[in-house]
Amino acid sequence: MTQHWLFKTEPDAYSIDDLKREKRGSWDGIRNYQARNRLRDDMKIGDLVLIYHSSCAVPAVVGLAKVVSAAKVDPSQFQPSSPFFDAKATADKPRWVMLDIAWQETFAKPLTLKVIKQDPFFADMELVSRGRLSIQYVAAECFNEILRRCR
DNA sequence: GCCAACGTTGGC
DNA sequence: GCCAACGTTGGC
Repeated sequence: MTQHWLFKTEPDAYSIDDLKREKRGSWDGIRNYQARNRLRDDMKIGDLVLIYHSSCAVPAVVGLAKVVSAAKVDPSQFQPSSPFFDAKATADKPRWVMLDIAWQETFAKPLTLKVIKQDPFFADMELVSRGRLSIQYVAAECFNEILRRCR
């Protein structure tokens, strides 16, 4: 069964426009265990992913992507020059994973966090209740309603 | 830039 | 294994 997700990204670092230009990209740099476990254990090829811009002027859901690979070792954990370097990760025991997503769509009408927070329909979203988690589940009904409003 | 929320670390 | 200290996230 296809599941629905929301990935946060800071547009200054990597935006929906960057993903569109590259067509697909590896979602690396996740350094939170719960987010990692979801990437590794719960996500399946074909799952749909809302892309959300955080830490910017207008935080909002801005586009749609699709999971196109299984989880795999995130090489940035081994690179001392990377901001995502983890000295405790080894080739034998890697800690962090990434997966690939492909751009699907950039929304005509991004749905802002402000609107999401104001609407009781979205009250149970992790975006509202667990703001800091970077890989979030999205219930099918919320996902469909977001798509409907953004297009 | 502030600060609340919350995840991680490490001493005990 | 508890919990205080500390670091990070991210909205405002």
